[in-house]
Amino acid sequence: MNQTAESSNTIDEILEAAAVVFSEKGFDGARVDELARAAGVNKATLYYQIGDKEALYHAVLTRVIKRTANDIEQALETVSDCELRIRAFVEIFARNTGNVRYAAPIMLREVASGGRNLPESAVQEMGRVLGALTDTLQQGIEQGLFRPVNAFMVHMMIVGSLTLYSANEPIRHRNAKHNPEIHDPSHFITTEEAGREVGNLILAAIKAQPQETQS
Amino acid sequence: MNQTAESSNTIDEILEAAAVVFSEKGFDGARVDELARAAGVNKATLYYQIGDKEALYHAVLTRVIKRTANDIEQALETVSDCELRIRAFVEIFARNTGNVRYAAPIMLREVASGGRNLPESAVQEMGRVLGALTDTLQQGIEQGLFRPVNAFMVHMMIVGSLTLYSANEPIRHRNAKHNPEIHDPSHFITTEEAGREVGNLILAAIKAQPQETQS
Amino acid sequence: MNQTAESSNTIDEILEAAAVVFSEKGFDGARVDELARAAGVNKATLYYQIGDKEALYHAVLTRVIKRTANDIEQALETVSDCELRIRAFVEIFARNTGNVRYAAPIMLREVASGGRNLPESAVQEMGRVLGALTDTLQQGIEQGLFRPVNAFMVHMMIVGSLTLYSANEPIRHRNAKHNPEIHDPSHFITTEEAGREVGNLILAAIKAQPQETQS
Amino acid sequence: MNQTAESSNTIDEILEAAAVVFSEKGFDGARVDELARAAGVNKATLYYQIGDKEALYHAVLTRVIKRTANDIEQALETVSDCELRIRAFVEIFARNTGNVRYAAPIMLREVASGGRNLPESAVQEMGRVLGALTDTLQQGIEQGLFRPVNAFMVHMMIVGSLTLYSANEPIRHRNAKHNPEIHDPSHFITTEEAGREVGNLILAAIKAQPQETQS
DNA sequence: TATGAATGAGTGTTCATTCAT
DNA sequence: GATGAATGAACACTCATTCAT
Repeated sequence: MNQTAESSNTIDEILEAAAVVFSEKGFDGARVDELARAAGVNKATLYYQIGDKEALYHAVLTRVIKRTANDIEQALETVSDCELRIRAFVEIFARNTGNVRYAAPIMLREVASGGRNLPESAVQEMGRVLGALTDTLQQGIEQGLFRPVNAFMVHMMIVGSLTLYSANEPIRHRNAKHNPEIHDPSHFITTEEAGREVGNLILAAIKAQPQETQS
Repeated sequence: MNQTAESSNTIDEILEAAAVVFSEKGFDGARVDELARAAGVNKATLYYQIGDKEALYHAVLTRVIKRTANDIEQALETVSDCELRIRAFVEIFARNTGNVRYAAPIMLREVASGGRNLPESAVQEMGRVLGALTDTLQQGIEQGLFRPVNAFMVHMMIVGSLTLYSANEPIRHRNAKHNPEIHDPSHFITTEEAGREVGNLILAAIKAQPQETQS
Repeated sequence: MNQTAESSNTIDEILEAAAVVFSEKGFDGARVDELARAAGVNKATLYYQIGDKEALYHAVLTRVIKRTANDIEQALETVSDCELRIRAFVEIFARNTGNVRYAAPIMLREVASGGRNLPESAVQEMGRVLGALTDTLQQGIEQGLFRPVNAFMVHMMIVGSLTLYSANEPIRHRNAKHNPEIHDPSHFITTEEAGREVGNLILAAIKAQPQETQS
Repeated sequence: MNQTAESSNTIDEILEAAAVVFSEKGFDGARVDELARAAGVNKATLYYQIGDKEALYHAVLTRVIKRTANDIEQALETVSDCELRIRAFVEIFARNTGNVRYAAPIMLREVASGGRNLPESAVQEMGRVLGALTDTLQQGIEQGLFRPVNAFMVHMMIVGSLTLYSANEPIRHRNAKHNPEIHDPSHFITTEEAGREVGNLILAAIKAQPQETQS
């Protein structure tokens, strides 16, 4: 009966498993055998259901990006205050990046490769995310709440710091293991906590100084 | 006679060429044939001179990181003012990332892979970079110049934003070509200019508000 | 009700479609998917109805050979004059080869493969065809109408020339397209017309010279 | 020293071995592993020296055709009498087909496939063979030695009969083994002897009747 | 009877590495 | 020291066949 639900579930499981493998090994490092094994299906089934390695990667990539874009857009829908919108943006992005373990590595590799495998649709999706932030910043500037800042650079700071922090995790832990004497707890907050830090820093950076009126 | 100089020169040329290829294709995507061709040497010569693919990659990676660490340490040597030190840090990092085209993609991929190929020596090198920033921030905080901030997160914001911005370039240009109607010049500043923006934003974020007359 | 008629019809359609595919691609070049698609049935249905690829090929091959053998035997039944029998033989063979497009390629490939897939029954069938010609020639020789010739070689000449000519068609047309300046209309007669030419040549070759008695 | 001679020898050995395998199995039936094993080289070496399966097949095909064309042209160079030229043509073709075991199956399969893999150069080569015969026939007709015949059909008869006879061999032997009671020695002459038979038959078919005292 | 889905066993091709010179 | 040639071990992908429904 629920053939559709069932099979889209199968495909979804394949994509979920593939996302993990691709995030760990990258496109070229991932083996199709491994992708199939991780998904618990026969290699030929993978080809039958989705197509070749590239098609699988495209599907994974699009899915990751679309999910983040959707979450952010949805979260911002009900918030109108500019500062809260910024906080919401950073919070959702951080939560997504923290929870969906594979998102950050996949995105970093994709950027590193010059977006070689980035389908146009995915770029559009990313544009939605950027647009949400840019619009909010613009609005805040017009309302005199924010200083005039380069919105794109603010975007880079939020996305770059949180993606890097999240993907960094294995290196940080390895480092802590090798150099336990210099263990710094601030290196081991969750990505969500990191999001709050970043949110605070970004707002401190962009908020107009109220004291300007103090004479 | 100057055999040594000559061959170290050759080795340097090989590493430089290999860095470009690795940055474009990643470790798994790069082909040894291609690496040899790019370096203008026979494949077997490459093995004779440097060793296998992994050894070549390690050499490239260490070289990239060491160069950045050296440049930053050197630049900070003569600066003592905390704010100027922050500016110098960001500026040097941005200049390096902007000029050495292959640095950002290589670092992003390395982080994405969980530092799988990061030799301990390289991690130490990165620690030096982080240490330089952390110390400066700590000092500024103690001097009442900076608010108490999470130094590691500030580091992530600087490094993340600039690395991402630099590596982003091909995607930004592709996007501009496909959607010329929404061309935004702020997406196309140089990495050095981006560094200044980031420097300003970071300082705005961390500087203590002098007028807050804490009584 | 007419289940049998219907399914034998279906099987016949499958065999007809498969013959075309096999003639174009050969046994190893044909894909079961393609054979099923060409027949308009599901792949699993094909297995259910006929069996595996080899069984399908056997069925196709036997059918092709049997048809030719039947046609020739039937045509010769009512002809007793030796010369006319030779003409009938060539004519029927040419007509069959010309009309049943897939016959020639299938036979050529089968011969080329050393008859690897030729079932004994099919060989017997071919023996009937050869026998019909051989008997006629023998009879003609005994009647002083034909010179004593190697019957098998005459058979090769008839079958070889017409099969080759028919299967040749795509090459001839391609050649004509690439070298239109040397277009020779004698390369583009129908296989039936070719049969008449071959019939004339063969008879000229084997007929006893009546003038031997002149002197 | 004789690097060239040596390596062209290696390639030649590969081509010779591949010709045998392709003639037995056809393009699709031949396995690259098998081709390499037959040539006594590693599979990767085969790719290094020649290229992929298709390139190998092209090389084999061109070589086979060129050899026959060369032999025939060379043999006809010194013969001017029309009848002798016809005999020479048939004899050389038969000898080639008989000695070079793989030639006939390869050609039959190629024709069967519609010349799908026949490079233009090979078609030209075949044109030379056909041209040699056609010119001789035309000349003989003009000299009143031959009846006006369809030269292309004569060509088909010669080439078709001998190719078929040669490729037929396994089937004939198998048949003889299964039906020893009807063993006919005329089925087991050499291809060269078959060539003489065909030569006689063809000449008998095309020679003008001298006694027809055309007044 | 019919079929979408699944799969074990290949299949052509590539690759990092080594060797002979 | 340098290089054309060689190769074992993968690798992405396909195919004939079967299975569950």
